[in-house]
Amino acid sequence: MPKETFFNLKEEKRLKILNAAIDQFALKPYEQVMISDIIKTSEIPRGSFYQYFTDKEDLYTYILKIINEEKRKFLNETLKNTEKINFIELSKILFKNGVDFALESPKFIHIFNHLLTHRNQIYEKVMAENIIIAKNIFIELIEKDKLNGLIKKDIDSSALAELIIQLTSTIAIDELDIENKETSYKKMLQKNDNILKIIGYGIIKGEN
Amino acid sequence: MPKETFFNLKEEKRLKILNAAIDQFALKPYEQVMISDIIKTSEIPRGSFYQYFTDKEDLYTYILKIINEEKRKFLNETLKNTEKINFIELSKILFKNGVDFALESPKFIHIFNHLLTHRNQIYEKVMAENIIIAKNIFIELIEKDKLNGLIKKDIDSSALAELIIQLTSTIAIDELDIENKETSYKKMLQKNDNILKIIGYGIIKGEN
DNA sequence: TAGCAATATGACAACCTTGTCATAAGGAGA
DNA sequence: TCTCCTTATGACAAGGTTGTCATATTGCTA
Repeated sequence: MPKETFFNLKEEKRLKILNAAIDQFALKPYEQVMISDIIKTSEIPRGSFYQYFTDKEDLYTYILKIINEEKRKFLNETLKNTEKINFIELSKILFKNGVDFALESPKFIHIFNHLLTHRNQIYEKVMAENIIIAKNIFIELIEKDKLNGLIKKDIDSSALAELIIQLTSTIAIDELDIENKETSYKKMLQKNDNILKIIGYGIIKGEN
Repeated sequence: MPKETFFNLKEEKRLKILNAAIDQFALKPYEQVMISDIIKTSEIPRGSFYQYFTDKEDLYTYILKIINEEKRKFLNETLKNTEKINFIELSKILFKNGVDFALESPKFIHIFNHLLTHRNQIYEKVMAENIIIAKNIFIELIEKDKLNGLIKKDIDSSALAELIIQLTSTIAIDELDIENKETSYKKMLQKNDNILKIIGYGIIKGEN
């Protein structure tokens, strides 16, 4: 967590630093971001940086925390009136939610994407736990759907949960293209539909 | 490509250097491997390294090339007597082949894994092209299977191809555990089966 | 306005890695 | 043995980053 000094700063200055950092982390993976770049863009002297943060990791994990909160808020908004949701519906919603979030906060998605594609100790610390939690929630839903006759009983719940987690976290990213929001958005949703159809009904003809 | 000097070396020395490098690249992602580590382990002076290779990238891409060749050899062996293969069969074979290769050459798989999880310019150079080629081969097979009535016509060939590529390149790795080859092997194959079943027949009950 | 605490500042030491270069050593043929 | 070409060697310059620290500045309170 940043030091108190950072939170005592005037909002304008605080946001300037934060935005400079977000820009950098969206541009390059963690290891490649230099503190020097951040202090240059945010126009603070080197000494001040260490007055606000312990080190680069301190700042980075703080930003990840912000992103996580934003994402959760966003998801809660989407899930507001959907109680008793089943797994397949949830998957659809998660995919779409991911796409919407990506378009609303592209920088956050870039940061997240760098974390996924340049895994480091921080990835392990921050993500590993989240993924286990998500997996367990998914498995529970899958099991419930099996009991309700929605999902085939012989499907491996754990494998399915992992599959969806992997796909929801990567699919959107590949097609993300801020220059062409419209097209990009349609493409991503299309891709999601295609994949969910495969997982839902399989690809082999004439059997079930 | 390494310089001629490197290939003029006595095999013993050449392999010692190569193995030291493979060990390092299996241990850490590209950026974190230091030339200093490699020359220390292989007991050559710093100057010699630059007598053999232009730089770290030169050595690294050479090793990737070797891995690629080994993998291709391995796959060819597997595919020897399987002409007229269909997409679903091919997927199964690719999954299993990946698992077998992982167990036979774990260091290579670690290197490959680092490339996947710490993408850099080299990833783009080396992988991007390969993936496009693979995708096109897959799409062709899928289309053929559609004509032969094996795969549903309304499946998006491109999405399916990407899905399989993504899964074949990541699945095996997670479970790879050299300490417990037996268990690890079974687990990986089991996971492959589970995923292929999902993709083949879908998860939704009572529909097709 | 004096005094105190919080902030700001940037030069700098410490550290690390890369790639080079002048020089030494080896070895094959004349 | 002399010569030429190849290979070996490691000190070192150059370049870059991090975190610190002594000093200055600010702003609030009495």
